[in-house]
Amino acid sequence: VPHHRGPRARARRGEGGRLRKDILAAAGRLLAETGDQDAVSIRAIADAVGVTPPSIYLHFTSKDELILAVCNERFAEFDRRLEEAGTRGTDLIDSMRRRAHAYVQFGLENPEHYRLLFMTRYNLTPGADDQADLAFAHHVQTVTECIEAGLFHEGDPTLLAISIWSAMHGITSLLIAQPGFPWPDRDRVVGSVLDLILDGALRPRATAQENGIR
Amino acid sequence: VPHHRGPRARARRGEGGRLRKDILAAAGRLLAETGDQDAVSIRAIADAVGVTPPSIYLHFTSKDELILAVCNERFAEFDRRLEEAGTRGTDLIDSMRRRAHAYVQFGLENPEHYRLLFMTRYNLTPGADDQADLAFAHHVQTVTECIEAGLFHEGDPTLLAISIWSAMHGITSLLIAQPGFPWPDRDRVVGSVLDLILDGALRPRATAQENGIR
DNA sequence: TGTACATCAGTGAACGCGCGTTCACTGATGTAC
DNA sequence: TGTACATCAGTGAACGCGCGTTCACTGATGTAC
Repeated sequence: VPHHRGPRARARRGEGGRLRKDILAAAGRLLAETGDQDAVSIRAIADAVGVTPPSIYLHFTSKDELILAVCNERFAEFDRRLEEAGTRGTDLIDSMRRRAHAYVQFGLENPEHYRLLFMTRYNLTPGADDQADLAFAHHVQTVTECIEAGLFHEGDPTLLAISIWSAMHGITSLLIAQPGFPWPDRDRVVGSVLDLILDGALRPRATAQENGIR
Repeated sequence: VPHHRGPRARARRGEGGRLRKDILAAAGRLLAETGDQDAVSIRAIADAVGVTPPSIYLHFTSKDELILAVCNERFAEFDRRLEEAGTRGTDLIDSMRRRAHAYVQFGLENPEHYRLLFMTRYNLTPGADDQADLAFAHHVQTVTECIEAGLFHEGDPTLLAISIWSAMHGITSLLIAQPGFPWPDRDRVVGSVLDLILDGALRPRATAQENGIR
């Protein structure tokens, strides 16, 4: 991994915190490029920032703490994207759909970040990541609104939120983890999963559909 | 990692293949205990079998080949379990449900094997794992039967199979990867996902359900 | 304005470790005559 | 039955590597007087 900026200029007195931000950015970028946390070393991060490895320890007490900080940052970005997609919806169901598509899109655009956030057990301690909790709370909120508006079946909003999450996570993570699988067109696959799950969640239409079992 | 059998008795002439089986078994066991492939070393496997590291190379050309062989074995077991569960079903839908439950159960009982098979990109080359392909073919077959019997909506069986797979994989992998999440009761969660996805897949009942949108 | 000193961001070298893999070898097992 | 020899399962020591982390240090920046 080459130096990207050459040896770095020393920070002025009191500006030590600037390096912290640069370390986070470099760690995030390297994670995106080269896979999981084990594949990204303290040394590579230091090198990318243009600093020696021990300098990292002036800002983070351990590699684990650094990785957790990166996750927090990425979860904030993840949440921001979904919220933004949701506000563009024309009604509740449309918002739900847009959030779901934004979810999958985030995963496919940032597969290694997605892998880190959702496919490894980096956060072994509950509540270690505030941003993750916030993102889930927003999802439950969206589902709750759909139920309260009578669009989704009655039922435990948390359970329904988890079920929708499962389906979206399922297709996203399979597309990421099984690149060798003979996938049909990605958009069709994602659309199919979303339709299936929403068909299950939506209340039956007022207009009765008559379909006998053959 | 302690020797489990002490130094091993040398195989007789022509019985060299016995060690191969023992290596596979030990590798499978260690993977189940301690996580992903990177966490299990050639040295640990050799030690568990009671042999020195170079001996491994008498039977596998590299660590990757060894891991792939373990995956193949585990996929065969996975498929066997689902097929077995399916045959116990009283009708097509019941078989589908039983297969789905067996799927989740396999994952939760063998989280590290599941992680290896479905959550890492060990199999970068398409068609590298015959057993995996077979298991998927069986799944598509089950879905196809449900469609042909008029129980599921018409549609591309492969797409529907992938969608159902996504939901089952979603909940299984989230339960494995996010142990710190405040999950409700596992059976309720799994049941909820399965109900949702099957509600989406099943044809509407002949008896029309009248439900206005509030 | 000048100088002694405290601060602190960052360095350089080293620590001990475990890894996958290679290579020349050993020594028990079986075979040919 | 005895002996020289081929076979081959497995060994012991070493290779070069990259890792996270520690520790005594340097030297530019700012401050007190």
